[in-house]
Amino acid sequence: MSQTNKVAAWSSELNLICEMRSALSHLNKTEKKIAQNILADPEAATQKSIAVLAKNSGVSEPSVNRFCKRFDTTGFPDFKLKLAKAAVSGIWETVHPVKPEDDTGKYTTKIINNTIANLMAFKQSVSYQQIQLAVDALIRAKRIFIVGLGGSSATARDAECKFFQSGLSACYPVDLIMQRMVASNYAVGDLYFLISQTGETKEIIEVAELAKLNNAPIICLAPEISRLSRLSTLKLKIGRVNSLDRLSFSSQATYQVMLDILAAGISVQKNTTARILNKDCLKECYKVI
Amino acid sequence: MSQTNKVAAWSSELNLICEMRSALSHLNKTEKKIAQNILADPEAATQKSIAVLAKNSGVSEPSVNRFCKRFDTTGFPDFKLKLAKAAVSGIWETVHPVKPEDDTGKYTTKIINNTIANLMAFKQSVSYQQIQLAVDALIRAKRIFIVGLGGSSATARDAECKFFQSGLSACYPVDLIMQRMVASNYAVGDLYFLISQTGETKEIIEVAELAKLNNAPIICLAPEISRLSRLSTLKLKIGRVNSLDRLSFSSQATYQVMLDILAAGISVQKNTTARILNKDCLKECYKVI
DNA sequence: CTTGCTTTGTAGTAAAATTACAAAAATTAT
DNA sequence: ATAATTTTTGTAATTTTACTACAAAGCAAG
Repeated sequence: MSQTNKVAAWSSELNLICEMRSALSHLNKTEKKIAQNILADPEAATQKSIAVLAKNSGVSEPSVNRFCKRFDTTGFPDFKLKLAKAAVSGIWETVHPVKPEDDTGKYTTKIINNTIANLMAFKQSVSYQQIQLAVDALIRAKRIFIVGLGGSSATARDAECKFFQSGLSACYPVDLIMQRMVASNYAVGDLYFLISQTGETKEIIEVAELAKLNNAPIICLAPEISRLSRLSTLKLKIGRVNSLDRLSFSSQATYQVMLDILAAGISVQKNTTARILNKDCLKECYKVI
Repeated sequence: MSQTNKVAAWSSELNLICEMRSALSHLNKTEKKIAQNILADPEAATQKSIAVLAKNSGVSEPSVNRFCKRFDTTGFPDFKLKLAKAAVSGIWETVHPVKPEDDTGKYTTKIINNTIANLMAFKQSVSYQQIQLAVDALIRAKRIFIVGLGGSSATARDAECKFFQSGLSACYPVDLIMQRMVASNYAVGDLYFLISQTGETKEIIEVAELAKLNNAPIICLAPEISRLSRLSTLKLKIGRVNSLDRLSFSSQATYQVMLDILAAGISVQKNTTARILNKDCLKECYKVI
């Protein structure tokens, strides 16, 4: 019983096939037999009865039934239903990285699927509270300075456009000297929005440190565990499905979606009743977590 | 019996929900009751037993069973399975506009879902051949000039980074005068890569026209039906689910994924046997379609 | 109005899934 | 090492669910 509850904790809103795969290592002998049998051909499994599936897996029917219930389903039919849903999207294939021998169709679908999978993981891991706080802070800021280097420079530019379109005063200084200037000349009401895929690039850390000297509020779009993240006031973390090589997919699309969300939040909030922020909210917003 | 066969002809590999909807007018009284009951909430229908569904629809159980079989299914459970699949893809078809009264959680999930929907549509509509041709052209080009304005400037910058990382000579001239200069000083081996969300912006059309004067190859990333598209040698069209307001989602993420795909294609192709392009392929690549 | 055809429902049947319980395996304590 | 306890797995019975055969009702044509 205790085990059952513990196992149930794996389940979530994520794709059932992904769940099964990630749970695979935690499963015992009987459960593993069932899981492998299903994963070998999920589509086919949806057509089988519990008796057939049990026989194929070399276990008893109730074992299959118990297996299903551990994955947050009411029973075998419900499990099959969720399995069918998961199988239809074809997203579980994402684990396969792009290989040199892939043809155009292969790598194209792989990259799209990887990106979708990443977005789904993002949907799961995203913190509404953080977004809310970021939106509040962005709206409240008199000036927003955005910095992103290398691959993130495009994202930074994108942020500038989107924030600007939402009616905010956003600026993305292009060169490094300007970035440093901006960071060291903090004035009350300024907000720094720093973007990095690694969160470890020397130059952006420098910018963050300069801003920090003035106790300036910093929002970062970076991996949760990184130096940049540690230096920031508010962290917009982005979960990743799997660490794949750069070829197989880029996390930038997810970053961009985060910017879309912030832009939407800003517009929504500005158009509705002008939210009056109380001190506690602001303190929460600007405090180093 | 004859009726049964005739009705069976409606069925196809298409979405079951679409089938039901289009069949609605051809259905008789009892069938219509069932169909309407299911269509009212397909997702919910997948959770019901045949008894519940029959009762809710005000018909008998065998009627429901017969109804299912008319839609090319082996019976009720199979029908539910296919319905569940259809309902999943249904999520992708229906885009959810962001509304002013949405709270953080609502607009966040909506935007992510919309973006996923767009990517799914993209996956279906994407032409591998076009990608192949684009990759070939990009690899072959001596210099690649990328132009994007406004919201697409970030995408242009992204393209510059990605192509460069793949070992190509890519350049994104930032200001308009530079862009015009670049476009009018075409040399053999140059390639123009133009990005626009609308495909109608005056300034980018101008760039395209300047390039066209020199018979320069132009790849565009723009809506299929647009002036820019018409001026281009090779069109990388991106399908959209639905035209939504700017707030609800941006198509930029999809554009970025397209760039990821091209970058992957370039890397894959360069690392494997150096593909020797024959004249026909090039002609195909550069000819105005 | 009646004959033949189609459609719908009732009742019984078959199949599938679930539960209760007992046997087996594994773990812990003595 | 072995007995006791816990956990896991399977057997058998029960319940639920779906399906089939057949009969009744509705409808159209003669």
